Amino acid sequence: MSVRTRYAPSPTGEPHIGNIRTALFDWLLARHHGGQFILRIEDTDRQRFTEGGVEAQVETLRWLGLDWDEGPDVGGPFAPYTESERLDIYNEHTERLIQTDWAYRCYCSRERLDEVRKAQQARKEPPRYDRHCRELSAEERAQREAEGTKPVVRFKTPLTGETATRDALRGEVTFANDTLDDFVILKSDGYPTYHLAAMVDDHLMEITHVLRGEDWLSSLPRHVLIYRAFGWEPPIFAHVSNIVGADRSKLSKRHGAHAALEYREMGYLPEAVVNFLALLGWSLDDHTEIIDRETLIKHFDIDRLLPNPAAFNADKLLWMNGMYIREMSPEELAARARPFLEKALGHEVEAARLARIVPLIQERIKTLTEIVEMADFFFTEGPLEYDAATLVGKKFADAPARAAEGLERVIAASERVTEWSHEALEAAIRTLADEMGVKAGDLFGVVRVAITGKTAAPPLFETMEVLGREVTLARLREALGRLR
RNA sequence: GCCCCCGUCGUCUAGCGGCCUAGGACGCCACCCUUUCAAGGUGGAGAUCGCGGGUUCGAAUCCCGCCGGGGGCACCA
Repeated sequence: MSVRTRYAPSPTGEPHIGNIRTALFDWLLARHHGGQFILRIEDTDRQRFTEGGVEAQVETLRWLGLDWDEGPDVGGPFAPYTESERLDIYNEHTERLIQTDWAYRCYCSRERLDEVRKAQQARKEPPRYDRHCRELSAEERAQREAEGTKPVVRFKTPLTGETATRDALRGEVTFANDTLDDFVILKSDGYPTYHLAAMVDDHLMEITHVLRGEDWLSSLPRHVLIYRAFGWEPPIFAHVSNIVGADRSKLSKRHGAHAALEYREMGYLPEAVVNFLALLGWSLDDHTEIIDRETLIKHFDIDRLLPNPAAFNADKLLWMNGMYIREMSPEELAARARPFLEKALGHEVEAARLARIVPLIQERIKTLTEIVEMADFFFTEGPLEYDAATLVGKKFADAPARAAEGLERVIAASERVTEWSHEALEAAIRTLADEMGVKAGDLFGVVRVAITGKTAAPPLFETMEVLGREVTLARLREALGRLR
């Protein structure tokens, strides 16, 4: 039998990095076994539905290259894949549970429910439904119906015994049934709750492995009970831990837990994000860190998944992104970084020029956006922004006249260079430093600020070469003017 | 309050009874390379394996208890 997994988000906002890691594991498991990965939209909460929520999910999966075989957009043998379009299916299944005495209609008002809960909490009892409507007589039920009360349907949880089942990461887990209450499976608005909808869909869609967030673990017995009530064989459940913040609590906005797509905006590469996320709770062996998609697929399996929560290590992600940037061909880096540069500059950049710049900055950036601060001076017109003190630098702080002299002679030497190449420029300026009796590096520092406006920049002579004779000389003269 | 899960360097992890005086990675520090910044190379600091009991010739690895952390307890998913 083919392995079938699913990612079933509810469209309540942008998926954050933790949700996506779970989706990644589901995807990897399916791909590893040559099975199917299904996208299902769980939009059964009309209150929390947000505009664009589905698109955000789809966009994120696409960016990361997590492709699905069946879903709302591509269809499939078990369509529809959007729960709000499957209401008749849930109704039918709810009816079945009522017929078999596994469920009942409950007419309790929210007010009554609140009171019951409050009273229980005051008595320091666990808050749960008191099963008031569990054994309603036919007359009572008829009366409530006549009053026009819209009922919910609750699952009839066994009063005694325990429900034991297996979690692929944690082994046997057991829950006493009397700690469970009669949970709602169909809301009064006719929509199902997650408990019913997800189980019915997982079964109907022939899902074999459910990898989901750890927060579902305490609901596991309910889900197993539902499967048993229908007489179905449950899938393999694996509850993946949550990603936690630096304070070890569930990752949330206050940790700067970003929506997955924000990483795209920050200049992270999808392959780096995938690699990084895969290593949060899973490992290939005791030493491999950089793992490409194919290798991930080849080796991924749930037996190496860890049950304990992992903290998000932003430093490591940044390092990893840098690794991927350096391993890329310069052509590809140019293509990928280009939009970031053009957005910041506000105009298009010439491909040929960018192609000459990229090799100079490739090992100096860790995110795509960093190309902007690293290379913007290649594109600025007119005078650069820096102050005279930076230009003079520490080396010439007490002898600014020497710096000026150096600049003057660099200008003269550059004018004399016949072939505008970094080799010729370096030879000329090194000789000059010798003649002046100053350290080459000290002189280079002044030139660097003059032509880039920065103290940290790409290699000096390659930079001059790319900048060209005209711009280089103009900037050197401009700098000299500021010194005088 | 009740239920469930988790517990190896700051962080991600390897480890599945002897190979562990606990390995790798990020970060940190030092040195080398070097025109700056990076990248790269080398080395270093950093974990009494949460604590306490067992079992065993031998435990990070198995068992029990405790402590700590987290999650859940909705007509939300």
